[in-house]
Amino acid sequence: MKLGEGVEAAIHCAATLASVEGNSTMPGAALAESFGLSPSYLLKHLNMLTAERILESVPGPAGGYRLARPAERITLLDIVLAIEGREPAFRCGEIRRNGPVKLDASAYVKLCGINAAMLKAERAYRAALAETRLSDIVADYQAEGDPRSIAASCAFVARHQRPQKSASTKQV
Amino acid sequence: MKLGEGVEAAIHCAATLASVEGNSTMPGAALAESFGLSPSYLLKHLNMLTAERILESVPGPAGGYRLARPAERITLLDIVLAIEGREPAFRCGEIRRNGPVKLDASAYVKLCGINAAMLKAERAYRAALAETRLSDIVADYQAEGDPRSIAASCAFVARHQRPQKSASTKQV
DNA sequence: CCTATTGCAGATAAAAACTATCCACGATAA
DNA sequence: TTATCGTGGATAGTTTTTATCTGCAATAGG
Ligand code: FES
Ligand code: FES
Repeated sequence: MKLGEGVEAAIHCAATLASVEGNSTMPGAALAESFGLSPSYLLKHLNMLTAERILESVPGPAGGYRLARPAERITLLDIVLAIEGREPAFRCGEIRRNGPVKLDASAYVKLCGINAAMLKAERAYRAALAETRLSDIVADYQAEGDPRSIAASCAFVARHQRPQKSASTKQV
Repeated sequence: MKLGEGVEAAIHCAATLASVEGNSTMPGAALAESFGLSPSYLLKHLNMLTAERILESVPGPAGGYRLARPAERITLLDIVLAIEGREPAFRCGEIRRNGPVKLDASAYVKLCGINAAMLKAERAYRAALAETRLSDIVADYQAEGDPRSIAASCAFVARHQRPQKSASTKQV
């Protein structure tokens, strides 16, 4: 059981984007630099977030990424599922049917108890992720993070965020 | 996030072994046949269970595997950790330190909030697995499984289990 | 219109993990 | 003594993950 390291990158990027003002954007290259990641590869992950309507992208110079909705309505589960896919970690191969004794398919209508138990555990996992919002992560960091780190983050965001002229003129 | 398919095999095998009587054993080849699995590869997984003291192995003819302790004291978490390893699924690479702004190590004494949230979710996952015992799986199967399937399983166990002469003469 | 910047899609490939097989060995029941 | 079984290591095929590169479309600014 392993999560790709793209998950860590995606959540950190989303948290960073939560700090940009209004409808401004931040280029993917800046996000990659912010965490010392490979720009080319990070774009793959940002793209998955865009495909799942967690981020929005703006092309052209002065373009980049921003959150598609307020950080209060983005959970860690949203991000993890966008990156890792929606399929459960435990995938039942129905090996109970593969034995030497061949039974009719009607003997397997009920879900295998092992499968059920594993899926139940996974529901607990997802529930825990679903109750943590991106805004909680950011608020916690602002409240308890190291002051030097916070200052550096704010400076980085201020330096790389780019205001958009068109669009909805979201309130700050 | 994905679990190896060995987990499904390992739990099914453990559940089968929970049905052998007393201190009898069942050969790995029989377990592999019981689920249509590759014998060579299944042995690798059974070995991991043995290494974690979940199974016991008996060499020689009439040898095989049996549970190392009663099914009431084996949880799904025990088996999953034995197969997948004890490390958490989310492994923080401390990418927060890799940005262009270099800060002293003292700025990172506090656990990253993202890491904390992911680990909390994983604790929920493990807790759910820990509260399901192997005996629960077996009892549920005996109570609600398809009668034909149960009969086939019992016949298979009866045909392949092998009584041991020495050892503790556990009560049935 | 022209150019520079940015996101996007696809091909490609290196690296790691997972799956699977085989064989030589030691243990042991019969 | 022999046949059966688990153990450990070596090996290899397959899949997944990670990473890079290229060409293309969109667009702000001049
Ligand atoms: S057959 Fe897949 S978990 Fe039982
Ligand atoms: S640095 Fe690893 S989760 Fe934040």
